[in-house]
Amino acid sequence: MKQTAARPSDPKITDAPRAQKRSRPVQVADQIKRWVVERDMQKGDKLPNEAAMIAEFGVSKGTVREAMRILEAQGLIVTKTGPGGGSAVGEVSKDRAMSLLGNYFYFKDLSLSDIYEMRKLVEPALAAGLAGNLSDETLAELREMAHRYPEPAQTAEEEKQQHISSLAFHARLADAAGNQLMGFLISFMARILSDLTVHRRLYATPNRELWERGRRHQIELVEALTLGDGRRAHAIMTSHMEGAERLMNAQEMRITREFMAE
Amino acid sequence: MKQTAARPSDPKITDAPRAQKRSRPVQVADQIKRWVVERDMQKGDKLPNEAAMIAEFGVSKGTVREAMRILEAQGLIVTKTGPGGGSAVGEVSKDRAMSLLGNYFYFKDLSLSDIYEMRKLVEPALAAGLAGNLSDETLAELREMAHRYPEPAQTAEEEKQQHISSLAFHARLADAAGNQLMGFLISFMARILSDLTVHRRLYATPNRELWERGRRHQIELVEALTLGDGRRAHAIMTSHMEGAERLMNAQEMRITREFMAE
DNA sequence: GCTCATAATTTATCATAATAAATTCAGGAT
DNA sequence: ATCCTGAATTTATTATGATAAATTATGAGC
Repeated sequence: MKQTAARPSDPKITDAPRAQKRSRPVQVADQIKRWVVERDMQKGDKLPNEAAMIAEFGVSKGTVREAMRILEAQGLIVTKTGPGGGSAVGEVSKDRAMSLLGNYFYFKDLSLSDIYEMRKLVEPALAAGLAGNLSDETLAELREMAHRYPEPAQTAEEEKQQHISSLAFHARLADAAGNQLMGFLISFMARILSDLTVHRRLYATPNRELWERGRRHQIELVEALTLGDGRRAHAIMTSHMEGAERLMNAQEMRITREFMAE
Repeated sequence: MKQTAARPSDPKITDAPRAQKRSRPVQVADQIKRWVVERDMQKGDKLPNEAAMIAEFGVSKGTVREAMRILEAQGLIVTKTGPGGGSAVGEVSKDRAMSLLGNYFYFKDLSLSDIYEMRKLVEPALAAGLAGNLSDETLAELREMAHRYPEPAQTAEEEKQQHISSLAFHARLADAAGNQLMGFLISFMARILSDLTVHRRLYATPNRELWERGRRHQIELVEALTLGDGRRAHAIMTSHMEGAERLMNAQEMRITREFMAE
């Protein structure tokens, strides 16, 4: 039965009362989405090839291609050439999702304090929830990350590396979260902060004390996580976030206005 | 000077070391994005028309169209026909952003408890931050929303309407947030919960007491917000979230596995 | 000055053909 | 038998041109 297909003649009637002027590629893309949902298709499952879709939907090649690009841009399909190729369902990757969400905030100029308000709320909760629930491998990994860079940075470039490394620590923690929503949010914030450009004030010396405290926090945090001390993990993370925020403010950092590279 | 343009001959060299096998439409789309950033283009600003882009990038019409579809799918441009038409930069709408992010979680089957863990953390913080900072209009609007539906629902359909209405209350609150990131997150969660299908257990009677408490919470919350009592707003919202979670669990709700209709 | 038909402009869709990329598979060398 | 090479095949990719649809601008008529 299908869905009476998208007859080129009157697509409005076929397509519910809503949406009068959606382009055909969009209609085709939507229909494919519905198709995927109805059949409960999973990550690798293959869609009909180009020729089959042209026949199925009764549209031209160009229209089908545009539809595929739409789905591809959203990260929902991947396409390959060659025998056995064609389009297949693909999970939206975290990177892709972050990039697409980043496009939204591009126009919203998010402030650092917005991000830190959020981090101070969520990161401690994550840490508390993770205490006692991490595998030995993960803990070892975190311990290694925390111990990297035993000395404060000498150059701006070095400082940026340390900054990114520190954020990678948080992203790693986020990946271990049972709560996918929380994990994504934290990774996203880490990503935004990683894209920052360091703008140290000329007269400001690198704040060695703040840096040292931050490093110590990470080490103590891993300890608390290992021991399963949720309350302590929460407290350390709270303190850590406050320190990180001060460090950023001291260096007058600004959020880079750019689209995230997928 | 432009960027030496994407010469059809060797796009790899022009396009940095990374990315060897990105399709031409994707390359064109990326270049347009860069263009927008470099020129700091704003919401209504117009892009060159199809013909100009064909000339500019030295690619075919089909390639340009596919590139436009990619950008359109991401919500970055809007396109119109006719004189004065063409493509223009367009802010990514909140709905679009939610829909795109929803695609990511489609494959992740988020649980209700994940969402409520997050809500319990963030919604009270939002409420506290909003206390005393809302305009009279917004407060009036919220008050109206809180007073709608003075009686418990009789039918499942009615109940669903009340559920959605209640979530709209939270979304409205989120819109008023100074923190865009927090506002988006809360709207997003409300959206997911709105898409739920009500699955009441057959033997379960609608829990009148829980419903009544929820309604009272909203009214008291608006009061606290009006008076600027942040601590009280925080407390009420915490309690409200706990109640809402219990209500959902009591009705055995499940998250609908579908793509959000943007 | 207003209305309405018409023209001009721009994207949207379609159709067709040629090109490029990836995979499979047959055949030959070792 | 196994490994390599290269042709055949499948599939997407790019290109071109023609026609349709939508929108705005123009101007004639009143």
